[in-house]
Amino acid sequence: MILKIIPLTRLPRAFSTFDYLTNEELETSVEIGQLVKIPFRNKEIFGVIFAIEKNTKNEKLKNLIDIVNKTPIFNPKQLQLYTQLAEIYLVSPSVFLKMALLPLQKRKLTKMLLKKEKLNNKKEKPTQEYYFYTSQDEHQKLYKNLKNTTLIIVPEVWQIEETKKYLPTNLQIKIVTWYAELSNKEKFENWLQIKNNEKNIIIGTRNALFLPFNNLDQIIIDYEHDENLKSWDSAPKFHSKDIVKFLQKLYSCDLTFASFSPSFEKYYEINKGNVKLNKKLNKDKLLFKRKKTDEKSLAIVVNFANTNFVQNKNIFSLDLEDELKNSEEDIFIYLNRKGYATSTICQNCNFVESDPLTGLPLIYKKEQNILYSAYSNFTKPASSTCSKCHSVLTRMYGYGTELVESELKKLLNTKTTHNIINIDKDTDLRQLDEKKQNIIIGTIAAFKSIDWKKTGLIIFLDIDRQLAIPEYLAVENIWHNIQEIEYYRKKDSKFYIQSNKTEHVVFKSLGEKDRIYRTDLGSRQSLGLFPYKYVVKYYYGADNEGQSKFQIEQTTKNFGSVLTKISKNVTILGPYEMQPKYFRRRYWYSFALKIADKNPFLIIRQINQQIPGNYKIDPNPISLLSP
DNA sequence: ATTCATCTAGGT
DNA sequence: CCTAGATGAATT
Repeated sequence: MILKIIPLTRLPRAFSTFDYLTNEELETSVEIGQLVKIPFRNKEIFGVIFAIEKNTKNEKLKNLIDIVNKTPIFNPKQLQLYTQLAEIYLVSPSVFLKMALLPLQKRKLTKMLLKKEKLNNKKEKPTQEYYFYTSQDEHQKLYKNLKNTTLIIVPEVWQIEETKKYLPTNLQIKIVTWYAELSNKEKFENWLQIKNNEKNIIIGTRNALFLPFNNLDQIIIDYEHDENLKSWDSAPKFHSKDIVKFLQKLYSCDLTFASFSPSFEKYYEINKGNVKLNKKLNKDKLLFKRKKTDEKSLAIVVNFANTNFVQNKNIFSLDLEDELKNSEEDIFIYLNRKGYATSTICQNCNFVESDPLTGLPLIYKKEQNILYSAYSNFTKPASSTCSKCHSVLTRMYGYGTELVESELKKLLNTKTTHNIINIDKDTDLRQLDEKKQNIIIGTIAAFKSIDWKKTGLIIFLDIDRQLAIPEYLAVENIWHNIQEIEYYRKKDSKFYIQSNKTEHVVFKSLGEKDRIYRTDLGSRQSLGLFPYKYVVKYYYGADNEGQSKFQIEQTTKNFGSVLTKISKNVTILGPYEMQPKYFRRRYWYSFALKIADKNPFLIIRQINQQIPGNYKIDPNPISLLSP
């Protein structure tokens, strides 16, 4: 008999299972899903039995060393899911297995008693619900009645502790957590508790999705709008909201998506009736009530035209300077350093050239001195003067938290009672000073260290630069950023947004939230983007730019005919060069597929078989342009 | 991916 | 002649 085994070591995508033989002694107790010890490249490593075949033709194979634990760690369906996902995300199945079994302490595991899984009595149709909350009290109610075994996924580690606090006291003892920063010892302990159903409320970040659960009754994805639910920085580049669909099939569990600011995608799903909302929609299918009886006053949009524009150095408008000087409570100045140096912006009026078709900012190409669109064929010659006010155009630049800090010190030099805290993501958090007035300058990473009860003034500083990001998700992200501040800030606080584009939909929508959802979804529909079509980004990088470009053009050309065979519902976007083009010593090019099919993953698996081995994939990407 | 062996430039 | 670093092949 031949054992097909997945080794527990990170392998390149071409490798899935390896064949082994077994001696008579072990032959009787071998089972699919068991953890075993195998010889692999002069070493003894661990592996998982994926399949057992009865023919014994091949004699050149090595022998299995031992079975680590007789109780299978995975059931066949779970293993099947991992290999399916491996085909979709273009990685070896071993990568997913490693995620599921990260901290195994082998010696202990040999003696450990593992509980056998209970067979899931198939439930009636599992449900998909949306839980929309507008206050912390409402948020807490989400966690009042949890199903027996529940997996709760949050975007960032710090939200795990927050979520714990929301759970009622009788459930506290059932909680177990899972995130990358746990020590190996803790991981092993927690893993065992999950595997043996000792704790059945699992709160974790996105990697917790791949744990080998015996059964699941419910999955909650909280802060569902947040981009950190996507594994955007490392392969496999999965989105939690995609993975959860596979898990629902596997465990037939209920899905709950929750947020105070629903993603545009889920708004669409709710209106379509695919996801059931916990509240009643308004008459005309609107999610948000238009009454202006909110206790909080609306955010104030400050027009930052060239009223006090001096040498491109002034950061705050005169109005805001006054507010800053007069404020006595804590202040939060929010800016986002993420930016692209590739668009152009008018130094004087902040005008950004954009694609007439998509409305998205154009990208500046130095070599040809043109502006072009990443999403259509539109190009125009780059001019050195602004077509709106005829002043000098410059490349997009941004100020970081440092400049804001020095400007603030100049502005408030009379006061010595300030405690200015500059938080960027790498510096660890300095403590707020109880006695002084705290001024926090920071990106979204600063959110967790703000004391909202004491914060009386909030300034969203560089929204114009964010609006100039040429990604179709940029507007949605900005919107959620604003809503995040709105959600947390206290009633009598003041919230200013400084912008030169005060006519932008984002600002019009502050008092009628449905507007931005409808306009943005409208443009996505006409462009054929998510959620109307499922987008998959394929990309490729080589150390030679010409070769890289040639390669992507060839592949894209070939794909025309490949796609007609597979499905009529797939269209190609691109090829295009990525932003940044040169990254990690390679030149990156990309094309994207837009799939109009109810089950895009089936199509992706077929398409992936035609993709050259050195391509990377990013299904449901949060950025079309960056590698 | 990672390991392990072979090749190569540069120093002694 | 030796060695650090580069290159390449193979993994059951």
